[in-house]
Amino acid sequence: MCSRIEQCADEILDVIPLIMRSIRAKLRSQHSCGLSVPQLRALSFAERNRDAALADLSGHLGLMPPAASNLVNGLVISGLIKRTPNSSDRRRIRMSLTSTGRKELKHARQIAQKCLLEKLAALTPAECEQVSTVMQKLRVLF
Amino acid sequence: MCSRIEQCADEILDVIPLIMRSIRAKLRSQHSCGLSVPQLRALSFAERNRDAALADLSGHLGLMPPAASNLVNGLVISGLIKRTPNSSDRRRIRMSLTSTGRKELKHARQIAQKCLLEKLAALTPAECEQVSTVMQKLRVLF
DNA sequence: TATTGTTATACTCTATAACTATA
DNA sequence: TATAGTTATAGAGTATAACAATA
Repeated sequence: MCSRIEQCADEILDVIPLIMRSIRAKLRSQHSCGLSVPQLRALSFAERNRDAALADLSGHLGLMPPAASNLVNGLVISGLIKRTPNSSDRRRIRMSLTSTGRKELKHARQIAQKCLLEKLAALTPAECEQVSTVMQKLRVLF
Repeated sequence: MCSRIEQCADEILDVIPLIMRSIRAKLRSQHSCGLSVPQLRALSFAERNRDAALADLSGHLGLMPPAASNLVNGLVISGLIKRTPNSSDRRRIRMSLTSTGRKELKHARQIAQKCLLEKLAALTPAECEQVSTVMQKLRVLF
């Protein structure tokens, strides 16, 4: 019997969707920014990984290729991402942010951050540090 | 300048979707269990709150009433929830789990928990405790 | 033939707006 | 008139399966 770890699992199952919802709602409520969480993450990835291929994004986001393709397609249509064939292997694509994309990404990040900061402001610096530590550990696990 | 708290926000924005995806994928991959995360949460809520009204669920999940209504409707169609009008105020509904619903809930919970346990197994008891503490704090904030 | 990505199809999740039934 | 819930509509997120283009 290992109740601590099971309790921990239950708590994660309870709390994670709550936080997701909060972030999503905030992104949507700011009408100047129409980005969803996956879109925000895709832009973030494209910014950090110059001329990334679709498979890279797909792997990073944990999506099946068609889902990633749709996601990118939406961003291309919105003018936030440029998608060009890779000249050395024309099966691959290369994604890069447009200048609008960069602006929108920055804006969306600020909104998401603001939402989180409002909540986290209630924490003491030590608690905040603890949250940070835990997030880093969880990132490694997932 | 408050970089610790901002870093913390960034980490949350990065890690929370990862965990969500992991749970979702696990629930979907087990073909014996067709529940989504919101469905699992709705069943959980209905189990804990006998004869709950739609507005209660809606509030708990942070959904608009139509979204909650659809969610419940799907569960009723799947035979997991019973939805009856409240006799004292016929505008309200009363939701309760069917016996199938109880079984499915238990099963889905086990699957989700198993997914998390596999990951959390890499943590020491102290780390696990720390994760637990942080989740409890975040639950209060969100 | 194997790989990269897209299209086709089908769900669920979620919102807003308009509606129905009851109080 | 106000409240509880549903229906209508729409768009995003996600999957699997089938396909096209390139290597």
